[in-house]
Amino acid sequence: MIKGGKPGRLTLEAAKSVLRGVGMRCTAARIAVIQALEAAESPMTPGSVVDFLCEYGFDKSTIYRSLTELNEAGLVVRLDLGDAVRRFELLPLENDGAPEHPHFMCVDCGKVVCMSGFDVELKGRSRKARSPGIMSEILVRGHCHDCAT
Amino acid sequence: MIKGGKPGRLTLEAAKSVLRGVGMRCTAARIAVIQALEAAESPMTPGSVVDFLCEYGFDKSTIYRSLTELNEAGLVVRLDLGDAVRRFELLPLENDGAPEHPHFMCVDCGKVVCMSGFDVELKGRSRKARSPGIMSEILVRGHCHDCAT
DNA sequence: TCTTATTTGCAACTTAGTTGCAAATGTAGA
DNA sequence: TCTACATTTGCAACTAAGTTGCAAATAAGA
Ligand SMILES: [Mn+2]
Ligand SMILES: [Mn+2]
Ligand SMILES: [Zn+2]
Ligand SMILES: [Zn+2]
Repeated sequence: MIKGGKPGRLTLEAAKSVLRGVGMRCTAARIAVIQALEAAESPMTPGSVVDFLCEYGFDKSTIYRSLTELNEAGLVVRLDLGDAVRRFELLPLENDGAPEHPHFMCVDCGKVVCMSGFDVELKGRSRKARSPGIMSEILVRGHCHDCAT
Repeated sequence: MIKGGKPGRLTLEAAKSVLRGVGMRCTAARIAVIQALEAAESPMTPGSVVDFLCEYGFDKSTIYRSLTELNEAGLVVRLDLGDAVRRFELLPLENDGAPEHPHFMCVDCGKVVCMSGFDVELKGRSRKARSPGIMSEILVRGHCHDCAT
């Protein structure tokens, strides 16, 4: 069990059952990664997960591998928020309710905010404007309230 | 002058006058970078510019520096399209008309499309949903028509 | 042409992320 | 509970993108 960050509502047993649910072995590293992501306020960069968990003796390569595997298993989304750094976010576990949502990233301070309350609509300016594909993820960049002059 | 890519409507003299217009010296490297970006169908990664121009004897560090300088001078936008790779796009030169536009990136093939014809609207689901800041750039990710099953 | 500040090429460096492999460990079955 | 085996881990070495310091080259103005 690991300290720091948000209270951390995810018990050890809950983490284990989530892993078993997708047919993955319950290892200390994976549990630690899940708990770290869960305790975080916003999506974490691999670097921040590594920095955090290396303190506890986990190896960098193990953490990268865990993040990738958890992502492949569908437990974690990998966000590409556009500062040339990936971020990982734990998906809602029990309740499938929380919908996909856009993310906002401040170009000044780098803060990432989940825009859970928003839908995005693309409107063609002309009649014949045709969407280039099926959209699945939206990122909004800009200046957060703190950084706006 | 450099071959390959799109026809390339930007003459040598035009490139030079653009550089002078922002008070930058006209060097072979900068002209080559501008022409490469101009000839490209869609925003280029630094890597692709480097690969392309190194063939002509330019040094990697020079190209990175040129891209950064052209960006700082406001001639080139640096897009963070979310595959942990930056991309550079030449801004419309004479006519200031072409508006900022969203970009679409296919998560399968990596293709980037400029969604010049689109506006994006964020709609709060609830009354009290408040935007986290002032949005300035939009990225849509998804599956392009070619890659959609 | 001359002068000087700017820019370039080079090579060395940094840093994030990846990989191969032997040792450690989780899990299913006896 | 113990065993056997496939999976996972730590380590160290590696890769690749991007950066940096510096002496040589060069653009631009006088
Ligand atoms: Mn989110
Ligand atoms: Mn564009
Ligand atoms: Zn901010
Ligand atoms: Zn595609």
